[in-house]
Amino acid sequence: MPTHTAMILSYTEENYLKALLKLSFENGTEEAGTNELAALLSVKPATVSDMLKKLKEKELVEYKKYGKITLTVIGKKYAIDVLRKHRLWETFLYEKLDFSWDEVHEVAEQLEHIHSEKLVDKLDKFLAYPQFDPHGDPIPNKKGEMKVHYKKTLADVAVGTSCKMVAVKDNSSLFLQYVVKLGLGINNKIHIVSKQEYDALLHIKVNGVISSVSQKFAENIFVV
Amino acid sequence: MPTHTAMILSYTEENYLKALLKLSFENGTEEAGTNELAALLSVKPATVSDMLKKLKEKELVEYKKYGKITLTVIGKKYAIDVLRKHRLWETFLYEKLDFSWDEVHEVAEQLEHIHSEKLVDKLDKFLAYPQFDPHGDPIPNKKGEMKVHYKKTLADVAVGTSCKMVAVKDNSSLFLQYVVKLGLGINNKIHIVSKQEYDALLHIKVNGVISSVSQKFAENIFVV
DNA sequence: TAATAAAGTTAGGCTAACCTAACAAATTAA
DNA sequence: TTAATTTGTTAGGTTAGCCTAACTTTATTA
Repeated sequence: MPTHTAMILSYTEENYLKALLKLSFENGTEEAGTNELAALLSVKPATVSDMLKKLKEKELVEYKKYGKITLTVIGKKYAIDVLRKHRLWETFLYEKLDFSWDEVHEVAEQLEHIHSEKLVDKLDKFLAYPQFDPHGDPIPNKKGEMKVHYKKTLADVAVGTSCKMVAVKDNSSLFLQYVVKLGLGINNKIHIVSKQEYDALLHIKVNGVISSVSQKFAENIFVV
Repeated sequence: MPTHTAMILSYTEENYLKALLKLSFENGTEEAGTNELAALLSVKPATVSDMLKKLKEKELVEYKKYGKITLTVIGKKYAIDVLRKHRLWETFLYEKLDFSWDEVHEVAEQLEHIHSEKLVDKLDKFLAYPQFDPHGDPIPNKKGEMKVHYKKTLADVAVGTSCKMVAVKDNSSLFLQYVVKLGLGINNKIHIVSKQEYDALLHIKVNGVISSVSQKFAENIFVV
């Protein structure tokens, strides 16, 4: 059935693959479940079951009934391509069109589905082959290769030491606006002043200013 | 039913409105018929009948059974907005990404459906508020205003006189590549050397080179 | 003006992507 | 190790946008 000589996937199919890729990053393992996929895509599990049959037909995912879902090599290729487009567009919006950090994601969600290899290549060139998007996430190159994902978050840093913010995990507008409000940004140095035993509330110092942030917040800031 | 405080139209609905606007330009009148609309959209007349009911519900078009179709003021506003986006994206692709003249249309057909007012505004600014796209067609401004459409084509020019090419009517790749091959482009001077009585074949001189073009071709070159 | 042709509509069907409700399998806890 | 909970599937239904086939209205032309 699948010709493999470049099928054109629907908007929806691309989103399923992208979501699976995201889950495989987050879970560490290459696997994902129906429910978490449904939650991420804001659809019902039954809908996911339907779609998985189709994606399996097309040899984009692999799974057996009641088992875990994994992307096939082909499926992953398509997913990475969408991710590449998403991050290139984010970079374009941020660097060329003067969008703010927290505005780019939503629009890139639409732009990532434009089908034109030439467009992606030319955009990549226009942006001078960027390796990271405005959120600090790596941009896959044409071959699908990219720098490794960060794992250490602000919540993992020891009290009294410092670290450098390199990316964010949560791309929601709400979160990003909060980040900005705290005076934080990519490559900023963060010093952990103290940590509350009870609820892991952190006191951090950024550019000389001390703020308090919750554990939840800290888990969404990648650092080195 | 229609809230009028900015409904979000589907990809398909936008294409119907855009097609109606195009037909109203081409026909001179503000009217269009079911069949020509179907032909332009590559769907069957029955499909158009269905969709027209929906667009009428939403107060985007006006028509009565077996009557002519016209855009409402609101419908036209949406159509012009799509046209604006289409031509801005074409300009972007041509000027910033180095696409060739005949490649921009197809990709812009996709990009024109991205929903983000901010994106359009920023793109417009980035391109320095262009008034014409790479094909010589006027780009509506934010208010929907644009320079008048050209009406005179190369086929209307008298033998022995000259004219200046200002735009093309056909945006197909095939046509545009042919235009390029003839050494023609926007703002080029064309001299009509002679015209065959029998089939209206034209002999034209462009940059000192004489070529023969059919009537069909001549009708797709706008001139002043 | 009556016959034919063209244009447009309706009815009934299809597919993709969603849904709810009912069920089955797998996991966790008692 | 059985019971309860979570997770996943199936069955049947909806809507948007398309189709074909049959029909009706309007326009053309003999």
